[in-house]
Amino acid sequence: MKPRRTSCTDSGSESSEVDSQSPEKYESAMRRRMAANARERKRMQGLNTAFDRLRKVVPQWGQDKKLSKYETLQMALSYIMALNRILTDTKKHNAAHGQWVDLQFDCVQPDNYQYLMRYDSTGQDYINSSFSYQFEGDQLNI
DNA sequence: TAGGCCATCTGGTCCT
DNA sequence: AGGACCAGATGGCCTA
Repeated sequence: MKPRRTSCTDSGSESSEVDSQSPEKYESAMRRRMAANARERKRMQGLNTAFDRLRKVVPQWGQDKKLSKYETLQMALSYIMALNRILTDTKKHNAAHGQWVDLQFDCVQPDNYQYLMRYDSTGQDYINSSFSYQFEGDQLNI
């Protein structure tokens, strides 16, 4: 766990307004502030847990380096859009041929996904990253 | 050493 | 009144 900041401890607010109150009110304010800080820490930990869970299901580049929160959100959005596009195009294709295609979705599993999208190293344009594939007969080629 | 990322504190706002 | 959520500020850690 990261050490607490020395200038912003759980001792709470140090405003002159609080200081001017009675010791009882001051103590009460301190307790409420400490409780609020604890709740906020817990809330942020929950948020970080959610980010970790998202990182596990999202394709990742440079496996040794963890995606930042921003990168994780961008990648998740891009991943969802790519999957959605596959589904949409598959529907169109099936309608045109009047038959169902038995798709192998292994190709869009996270382990393989890095080969499907172009990653913009600037981190600015995940959404517009290209995702190329085409149908040949009943076969989906990536 | 500068810049990126992060954890934490804090005060404000909204809701129950 | 108190909890949840949010955004700004701040300082620590890490890497190029």
